[in-house]
Amino acid sequence: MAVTIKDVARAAGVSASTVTRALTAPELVHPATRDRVRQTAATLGYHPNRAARGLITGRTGNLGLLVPDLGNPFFPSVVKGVQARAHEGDYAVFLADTDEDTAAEIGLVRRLSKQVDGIVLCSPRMTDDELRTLAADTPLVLLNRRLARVPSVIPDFAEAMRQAVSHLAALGHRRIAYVAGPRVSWANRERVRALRAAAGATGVEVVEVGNVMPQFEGGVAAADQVLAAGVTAVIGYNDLVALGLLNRFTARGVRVPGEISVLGFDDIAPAAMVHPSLTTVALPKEQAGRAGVDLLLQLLEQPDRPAVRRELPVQLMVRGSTGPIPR
Amino acid sequence: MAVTIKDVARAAGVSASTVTRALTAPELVHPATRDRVRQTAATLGYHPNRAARGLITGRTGNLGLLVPDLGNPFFPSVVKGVQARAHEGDYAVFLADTDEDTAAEIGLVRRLSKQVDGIVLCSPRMTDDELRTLAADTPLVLLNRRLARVPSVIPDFAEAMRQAVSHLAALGHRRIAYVAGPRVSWANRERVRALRAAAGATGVEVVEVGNVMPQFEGGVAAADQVLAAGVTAVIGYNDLVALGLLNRFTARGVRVPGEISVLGFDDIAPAAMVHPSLTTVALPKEQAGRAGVDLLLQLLEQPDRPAVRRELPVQLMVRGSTGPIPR
DNA sequence: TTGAAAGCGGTACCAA
DNA sequence: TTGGTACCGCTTTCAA
Repeated sequence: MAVTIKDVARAAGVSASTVTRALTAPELVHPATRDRVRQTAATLGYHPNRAARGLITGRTGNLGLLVPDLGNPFFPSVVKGVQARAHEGDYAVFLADTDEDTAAEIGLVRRLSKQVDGIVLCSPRMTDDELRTLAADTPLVLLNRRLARVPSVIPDFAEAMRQAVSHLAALGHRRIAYVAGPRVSWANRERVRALRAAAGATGVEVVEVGNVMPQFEGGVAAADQVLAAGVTAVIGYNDLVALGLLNRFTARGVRVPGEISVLGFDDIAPAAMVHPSLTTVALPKEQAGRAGVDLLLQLLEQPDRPAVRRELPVQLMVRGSTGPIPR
Repeated sequence: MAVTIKDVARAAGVSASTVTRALTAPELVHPATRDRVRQTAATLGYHPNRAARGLITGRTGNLGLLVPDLGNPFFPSVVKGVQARAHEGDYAVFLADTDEDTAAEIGLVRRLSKQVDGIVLCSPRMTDDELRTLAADTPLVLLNRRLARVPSVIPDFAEAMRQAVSHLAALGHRRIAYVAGPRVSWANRERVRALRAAAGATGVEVVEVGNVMPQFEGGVAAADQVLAAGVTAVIGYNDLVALGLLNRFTARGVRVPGEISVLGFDDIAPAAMVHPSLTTVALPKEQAGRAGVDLLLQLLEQPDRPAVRRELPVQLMVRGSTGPIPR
């Protein structure tokens, strides 16, 4: 059986209340008592039961984290950031993978909400209304999704697209394709919008292909349509899609970037592992995770503060998959 | 404020005890009462607070999961398996990434143990003694690690190496390199042992290079030593290392498999994304996660049953990175 | 078949 | 500065 506060109290010859104080409000107890209690607790290997504590304080010391698909390396990076920051604040993390399933998402939030102080929702697929309903019950922070009156962390999509399109335009491309991700993805809609703006500003023509799943296979499936569209460059919804395009082009003997340039988003690890390596716009991942926890902890401290929206910087990583237009 | 059992009791005109029974032991309450209570609970959106329940039942309904590095796609796959099986059993999962840090590993187990019913330890780096100490306090299941009297799930390493070496031998390779992973990795020691056995049986000579970190960069770093060793094939500790080798070979203009064959372990997603694609021995990942939870739940049911050890099958995936010896 | 009361491991408040 | 007591939300006797 685990050692409880009573065991410590008995061993130290004090009451349970004093043990609590010695551990959580040291200034309220006599130094000698405090030291004795702490010493005893350490010897016995006492660690307070957070669940029991949470019952009365209303704080569990746990955070929830939902991601759509751990199979996409983007999300493990976010998870790492969340974990790192959470542990610094002495929080533990409940993680759930929703498998891109909206219903599962809602159920998991409900399920988790009792056991955690707040939840970081990464790239949620549910509707704005559903989100708002949940946010009314549980402290929520959104990653890669914007919603009025809910704290959120988002990459600077507009800037990301500007960098991508400017790069291609500078290489001489005038007609490019965009392989779209899931229609329910807020990030996809944002990217489309930003792309149109950036393309308009640079006089580049855009052909949309898709929608596809935000996975390698989605890119593979879209590749032939892209080739048929008569473009000299293609931007994938994310790196996985771009890697799928790259793979299919190579398999068909289409030279990259000799005949077509390929560009992705995210900068996941495999982007640097392939040959040619993938030019991509690096989105903050660990950093976004950390920022999400920051906002959540703020929200827990001051529930009534107006919701903060944090926009994080992005950076184009020029690698081997983009080059001058074929001539 | 969340709805509690009292709210339901009041709304349904019964006592809290009856609500509990209606929900957890339906046969003990009158069908009419049961239905009314359940209906009320549903309307109010009542979900029992698992922490409070755990306080009295000793069961939290939570499982812990520790992995060394979510950045290696192998582990997210395992996580998916664990989650899937856990949710089927109505358990939630606490995940922690230890960043390959032994001290963090131990601390996290201690930290988690109060909040969960049991812990799945994936590829733990700590020593046998440390493991055994923890296992005495907390129900533990090991993945990719074997330890007497502790339930464990491991891939059939011996068979994996046999398949790998036989494949290379059949292609004519007689002198191959092995790029070793971390010295503290049990899996690495097992692979070395299995490799020696398999090599001895087939008359293949093995050169060991390393140890390196089990990452892409480790493979990149080892590649030149491998070339200098005068071998015609190389087996990486895992796919990330093999991908690093592949990348560096390609960058140096060394043709794969024309001049050297490359083989990995794990079958992570990026192995199929590169060109040439990576020949690898597929280890069970989701399946291992599921099996781990199975064993843990068994252990919770029958704590005194002798520890089960489950060995899972493996399969060589022949792809583009291995071929006949150069001539 | 149901309700009252006790208690799981803590913390917070009040009184001493 | 300390101890006693009530209570967080829930389950489990025990009696009715």
